Amino acid sequence: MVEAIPEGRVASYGRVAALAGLPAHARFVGYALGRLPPESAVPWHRVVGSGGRISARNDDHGQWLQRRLLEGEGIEFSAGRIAMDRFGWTGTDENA
DNA sequence: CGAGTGACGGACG
DNA sequence: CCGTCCGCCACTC
Repeated sequence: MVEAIPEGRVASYGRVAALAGLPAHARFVGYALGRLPPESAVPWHRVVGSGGRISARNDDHGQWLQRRLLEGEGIEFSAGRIAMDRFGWTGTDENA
């Protein structure tokens, strides 16, 4: 599901979970991403928390890395968060 | 099988 | 707007 997120777009954990058919498994998504091996091709950095906020994880620098990766795709941050109305990917919005 | 945990999310204070 | 709590549910120990 995460791999389906277009470049330059982001989706919330809850959104990914819902698209995967697991409405109440936002946490499960985070858990799954946390288990992803470093060499995984999954664009985990395109998955953010609600409101476009980057969720804290075990590695503090990882958040910075994620932000850097997202900005590299043209995603803009405002007040430490992503403008979901512009970069948010609903899964139904196909105009990538 | 029971208890603890988590890259969440929404409700509350 | 910010910090905290509770609910969620699968996974691990």
